[in-house]
Amino acid sequence: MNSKVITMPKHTVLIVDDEAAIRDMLCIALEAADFNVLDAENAQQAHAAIIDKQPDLVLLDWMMPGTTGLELLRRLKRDDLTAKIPVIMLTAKAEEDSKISGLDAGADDFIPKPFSPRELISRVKAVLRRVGREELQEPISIGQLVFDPIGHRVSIADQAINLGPTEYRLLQFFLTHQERVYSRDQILDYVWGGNVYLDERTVDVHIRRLRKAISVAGHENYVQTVRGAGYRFSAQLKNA
Amino acid sequence: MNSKVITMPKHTVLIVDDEAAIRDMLCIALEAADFNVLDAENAQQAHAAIIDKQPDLVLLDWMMPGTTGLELLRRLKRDDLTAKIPVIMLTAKAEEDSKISGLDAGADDFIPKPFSPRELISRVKAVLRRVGREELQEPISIGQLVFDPIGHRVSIADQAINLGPTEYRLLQFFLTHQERVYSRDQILDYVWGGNVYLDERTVDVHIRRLRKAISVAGHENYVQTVRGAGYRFSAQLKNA
DNA sequence: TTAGAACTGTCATATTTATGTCATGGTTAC
DNA sequence: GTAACCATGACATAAATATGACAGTTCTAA
Repeated sequence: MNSKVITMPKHTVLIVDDEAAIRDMLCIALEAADFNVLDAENAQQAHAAIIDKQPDLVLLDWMMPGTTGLELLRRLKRDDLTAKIPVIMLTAKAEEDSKISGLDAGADDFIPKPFSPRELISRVKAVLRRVGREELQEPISIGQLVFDPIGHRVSIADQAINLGPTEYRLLQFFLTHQERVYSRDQILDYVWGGNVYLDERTVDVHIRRLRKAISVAGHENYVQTVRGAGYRFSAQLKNA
Repeated sequence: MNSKVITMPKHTVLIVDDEAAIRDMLCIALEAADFNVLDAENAQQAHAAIIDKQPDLVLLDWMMPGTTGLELLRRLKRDDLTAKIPVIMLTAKAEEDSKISGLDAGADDFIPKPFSPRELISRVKAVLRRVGREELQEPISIGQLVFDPIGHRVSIADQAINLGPTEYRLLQFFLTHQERVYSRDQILDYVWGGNVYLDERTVDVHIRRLRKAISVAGHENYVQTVRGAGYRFSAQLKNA
């Protein structure tokens, strides 16, 4: 149905609005622009979906019954797990107030209703470009290992390394969080996404798979077991 | 079902709600997420449990017969001993009033009923992460010894030191409680945790293991035997 | 569509490491 | 000198982690 885009996986956008009509409209517009779309009609659903699915961007209505958009935004920005997900606020009135407090609380952009789908899409893309440029995509290397997020490939000493999707994410997580111990539980949260219900031992197995895959020229030694605490990725090789 | 993790103790959550059905529901959800769970059906019980068991987090129903949740919250926040325990308020109605006064009185989050267990768990985890981050431990150093809680590593003069989990905790305890004698009994309480029934001599053995591990450049001399009383960790090396 | 390959999560089992107790020997205080 | 106290090495057991295999799924390529 869709053409496959291997090098540029689709972005996932979560729409949060209490009005079904607006959700549908946004949904259609975004899907036409080749995004994956999720939606939620209140802050609870939204939060669950964010934790669970880790969308690349959230479109958040300012005014909602119950927990308002602003509160949800604050909550997202307080928590490490979700703080980096960009949020675009939608508001019915172009109040300076809300704009200021919204940007203040960490919104990445601010779109006053009414807006055209065209404008929306271009702002979404702009934000994604910006954050994409900022955090992503510099290749990371350690030892002879090179991790290239853009090409989605990993190599050691110029030899391509084959990793499963989970091992890839695990390695990415480790590379961006070095010199620090994480419990199996935390690793499940960060790498698998929020609310998976998995056996902690599963982490061991994937650690082993990762080690096996990168065990070229001793690179598996970067992935260190910390008995009783979890795992650590460290450039300082463990002592003899 | 799950293996016990001694060095990474499970978090304990206290549920305070007058409805048994809700307590049970929460209980099951939290236990499935690998928390220790306590419960109380009124403010008195809750307060006693908090003092007694020192839970890591309290889930507090807003509306309860007798002392309301808000009052209990205020009491907790007034008392130094309990002020730092995070509290999540549960409320049946998404009243702005209660939300405001709840956050105002020091609640860490606010969950309107009805909520999904999934949502609840993720919020509990988020709050625990947040407070955990705040009391983040800076590396501690003494002499040439560096104790890094984040990386869970110990080194002396840049040489990594290998410690077993118990020795690690013992050292951590000493570093945060220097210049003071502790009896074997106290050390068992603090390092092993409340209800272990172990021979006091066990402490001797672990003291020895710790000394052995850090006996580089004389660092074992920080761990001092106080005959008839216990042990002390002191930066002032004992005199000859 | 279907056969085959790749990926996941869970087990059972092996391996490694840590723990608590004991027996023995050394120290200290009186 | 001796009784209490502490240090130390050894050891059986327990606990945590590593590993290989497997079955259910999902993906891929005809």
